[in-house]
Amino acid sequence: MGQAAAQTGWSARMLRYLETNGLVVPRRADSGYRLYAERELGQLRTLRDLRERFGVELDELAFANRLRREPELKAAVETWLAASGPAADWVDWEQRKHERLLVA
Amino acid sequence: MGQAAAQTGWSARMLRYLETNGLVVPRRADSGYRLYAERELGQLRTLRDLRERFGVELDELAFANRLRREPELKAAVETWLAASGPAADWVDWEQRKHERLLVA
DNA sequence: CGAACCTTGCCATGGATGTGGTAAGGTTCC
DNA sequence: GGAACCTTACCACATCCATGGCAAGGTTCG
Repeated sequence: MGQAAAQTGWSARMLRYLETNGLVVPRRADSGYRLYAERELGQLRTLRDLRERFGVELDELAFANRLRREPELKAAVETWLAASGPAADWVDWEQRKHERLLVA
Repeated sequence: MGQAAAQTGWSARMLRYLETNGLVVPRRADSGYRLYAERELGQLRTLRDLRERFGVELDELAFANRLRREPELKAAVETWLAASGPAADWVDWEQRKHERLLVA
């Protein structure tokens, strides 16, 4: 039941959203009701953590996944990171993101 | 001059945008004009490539950077990826992204 | 001087994301 | 049967990103 799932800190609405994006996909009862087992509950908590503590967005997770399975991409990104400066500038980007989150 | 830089496929507008985000930061002449050296031109081409071939967005690059310098984050993400299913669902996400790009 | 660049703003847009709401309708269980 | 759940399918919204455009003003150079 989504109600027990909502006890992980997500709204029922969000659970459906996460499912449509393939992030946390629960089994279904014959009636169509979603059944969240421990596995999914764990995923939900992990995901919540990732967002709260690091401000990770869904597309960023998808990207992390790509990095693992697309060596070409990974290489290109590494090249880029190596070539770009002292990375001090990146802090700005991250800081702004964190500020946004702190407001919320 | 931005004109030579625009020959890397970016509009002058975008060059300023990239600069404000710390992605490609050219030196400045005394007059304030931007001076793109080979270094920056290379970065611009690499960046262009990343976007064309892989649809990488700027925030995703920032994220890749974070992964390298925040071990905690990296660990959390790894945990997540390991715990989430066969990753077949992620394909959807990526496919949609690719579709978007192909249209453009 | 004047043309052709450049500079920094600021406003505007299209599309995506993350959320919430609501409506119309099944399921569970007392 | 009726309350309290659940389901899908929309509509809506604020925010952000990536771009473009325009205005007002410096710089370079013939």
